[in-house]
Amino acid sequence: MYRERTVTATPDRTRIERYEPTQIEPRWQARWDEVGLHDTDLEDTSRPKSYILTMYPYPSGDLHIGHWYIVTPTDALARFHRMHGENVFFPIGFDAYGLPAENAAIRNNINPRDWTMQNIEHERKQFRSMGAVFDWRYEVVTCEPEFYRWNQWFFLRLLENDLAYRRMSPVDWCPNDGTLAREQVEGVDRHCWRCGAPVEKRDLEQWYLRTTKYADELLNFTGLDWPEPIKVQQTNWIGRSEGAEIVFTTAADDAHAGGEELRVFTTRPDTLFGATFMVLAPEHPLVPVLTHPERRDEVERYVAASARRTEIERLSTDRDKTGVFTGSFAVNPVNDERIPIWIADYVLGGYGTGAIMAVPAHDERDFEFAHRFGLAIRRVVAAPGTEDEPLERAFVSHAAGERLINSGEYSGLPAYEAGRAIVARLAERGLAKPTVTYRLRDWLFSRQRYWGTPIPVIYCERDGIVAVPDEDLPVRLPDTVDYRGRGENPLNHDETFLRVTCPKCGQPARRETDTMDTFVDSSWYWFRYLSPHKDDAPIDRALVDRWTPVDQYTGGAEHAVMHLMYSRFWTKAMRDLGLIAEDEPFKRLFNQGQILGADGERMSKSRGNVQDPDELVQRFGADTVRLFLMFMGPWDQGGPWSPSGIGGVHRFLTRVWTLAIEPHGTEPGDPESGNLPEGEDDAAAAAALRRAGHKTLKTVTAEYGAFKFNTMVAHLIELANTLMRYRGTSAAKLPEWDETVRLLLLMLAPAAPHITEELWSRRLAAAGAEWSSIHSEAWPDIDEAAATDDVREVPIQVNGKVRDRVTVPAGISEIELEQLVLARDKVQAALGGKAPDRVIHAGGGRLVNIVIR
RNA sequence: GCCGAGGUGGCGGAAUCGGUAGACGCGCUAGCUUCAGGAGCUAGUGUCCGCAAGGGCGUAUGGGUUCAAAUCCCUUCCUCGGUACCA
Repeated sequence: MYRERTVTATPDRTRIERYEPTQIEPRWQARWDEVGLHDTDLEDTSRPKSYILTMYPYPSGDLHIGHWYIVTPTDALARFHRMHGENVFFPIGFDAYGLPAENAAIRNNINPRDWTMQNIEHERKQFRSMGAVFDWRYEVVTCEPEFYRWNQWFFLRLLENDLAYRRMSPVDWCPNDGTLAREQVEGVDRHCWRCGAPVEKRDLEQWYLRTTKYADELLNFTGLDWPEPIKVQQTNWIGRSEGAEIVFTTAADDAHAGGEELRVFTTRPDTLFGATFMVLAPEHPLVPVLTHPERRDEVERYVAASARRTEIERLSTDRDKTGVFTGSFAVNPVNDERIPIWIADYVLGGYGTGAIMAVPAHDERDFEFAHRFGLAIRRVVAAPGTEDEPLERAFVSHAAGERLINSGEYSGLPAYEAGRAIVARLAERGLAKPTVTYRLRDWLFSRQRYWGTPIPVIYCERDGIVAVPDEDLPVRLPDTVDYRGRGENPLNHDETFLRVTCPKCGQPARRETDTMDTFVDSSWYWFRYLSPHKDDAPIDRALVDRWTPVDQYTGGAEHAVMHLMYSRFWTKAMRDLGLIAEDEPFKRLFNQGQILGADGERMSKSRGNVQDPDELVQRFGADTVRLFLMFMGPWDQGGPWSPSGIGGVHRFLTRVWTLAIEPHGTEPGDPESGNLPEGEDDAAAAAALRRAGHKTLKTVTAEYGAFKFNTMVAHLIELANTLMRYRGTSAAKLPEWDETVRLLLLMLAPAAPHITEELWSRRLAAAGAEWSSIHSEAWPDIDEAAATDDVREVPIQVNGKVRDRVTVPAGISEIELEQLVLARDKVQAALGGKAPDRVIHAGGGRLVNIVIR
């Protein structure tokens, strides 16, 4: 069908058909759709499966170049796997719930759903222009009832299994965005991750998911090929620490009877004799009880102030510790000593027991506090001989060789051993137990927002919290909403939504108006891709068993502790619900870098630093844009956007075009064009072409596998340049030329799918063969023999400096090489008449270094 | 402060199981070519001295190990990301 367009061999460049990507690309995209080239048959078990996943986008309106940067190399990878005979599934969808839709809706008085769906439609078109192998039949859109009903279904299962619960708790509250997860509060000044407003505290009844139940399991990354920094971040986030809980008792005084238990968590039970005071978090429940009447005013003032401690000045209070004495005392269980009880905001209510024993001699924070308020400091751990040295700061070490002092019967014991002994002894009296504590908190799951999945519960005056029965799912989010001004959840005013009858007693009841955190959607969406329209279950067990876990996941590192941890939690919970067999969602993870605006800031419409890919596609074609994004630099690095250099990549594709279309043309601008290189005949040229082709194939194959797309493109450019050198010469008529061009097209196909398909179709047509897609071709086999050089250049160093180079046959022996090297004039000159002291043959003959004194 | 990543030409970057520093591309310079296009081709391009041949110096900084260091070890400085008193 293209034969008549093929221009016959002629040295006249003017007749060469130009490379016109804007004509070629849409035509092939339509053709691929027509023949179903990108359809994945999930039931096909004749080939090994490969599930390749990239983080689905939030439909904010426009895909910017950053989206292309994420998707393009992943698409190339999917195609690379496909060419290796794997049954590749590479789906896409939209993370459609979220605040920007709601904010846009409030501002422009339109429905969040309309806003979202319009954006999705636009972004679908943009994705299609990229030529990615997405199978759109498996698209998932999370704001559709067919998806979110299963969020509700999962929630009910979690509720039944005590993995979801409701609790009154102080939550981080943003005046614009409502409740925030702990992870959504950023920075020292505690601002909202989305709008940047200062975050306050509020007490609300909230839904939680019990992520902490899986804390230990989440620390285990066995079998996961994930970047080390992500594993480190998750490990730190979970923050497991081993220690002991120790029970102190409050002492009686003139104002109260005492005898309350005061539990503390410590990782240093060996320092128990050094506890000279206690500190409670301001929100600790015993604070009102323990506050002595004479100190009530001061304590209440402090508690109130720390509840407000979200203001900017907290930055400065970070430096200087604050606190107040309650007037009460506690008794140290190990020595019955009476020590004062203070409250201070450096002790956190939400961690451990919300109370600590303060050991200023061996804890920096306690030391600082004791110093500030003139409290006692007693050293109880020291290396032998240093017992009497004054402490200028806390001595936190407890290395081997250091022993307890001032610790009664335990004095003299090694610190670690003593700690265990103390806990064991107290445990006999029920006053201590070994304990593990985590920084990880349960997942605050509810949001006081409209645009999310409704939480499927009902509040009944008689029956309390009642789950919506499965058969009543989905609880639909009403389409028409009335915002009445600003951010407050409009569901609170929607009578038709609110009013229900209790499923248990049939009496009037009220619906939950909180919706789910939108991270719920991304916690299991890759399961749903396999059966997006299944209406009797969230997943298709057989397909899930066959296709998951995901073989390769790609996405940004900013999701290290949110999405990537919730997904692991969800997978484990699903396993425990008996829904799936596996433990982990993503076998292999790669974090690509982030493309910033030219100003080095995050790309955003409001900053006006967004690069629109459509514009570039219009000018250079999708293939050029794809290739340029891969060529820019290492994929995990990202960086500020700059289009300078895109012309070079476009030039490369134009050369590929010229090579394939017009192999016998010559360059009028180059007097050497059309002649073989000096001293080469056809046989030598043929060998050189094969060598270049197969060497490149070997390198490029490895580079695809290692995500080194930038050097992969560089090597393809190099090969094209080599071919260019032989264009118009007698070598271009040889079968080796043809084979090398073929290799170039096949290697380039995953990265630049349109131009390669076009040129491939012309080759087939020229050969009188029927069309079949280049993307259905097998990845070529490497001819190792052809890829090997028969000569090599050896640099010769004298005392580590390169003084000469010599070209030798590949199989030369060290003795021969050494003789040859020493006979060189330049080498003799560099030796200056001295005899070599040593001659080093390095790297299997890659280099010779002659050492003289 | 702590955790993580990183510092290489005018620019993006290559080379890191120690072994030719600067692949490939951009930009720049010169030449060629011309259905003057946002074209194409060839050559040059780390830096200093030199007409050249050739040589000196060079991978943030200072030291060390080695025949040999961008690469390994130690010091200091800087940039980016994460985190914020977690007992």
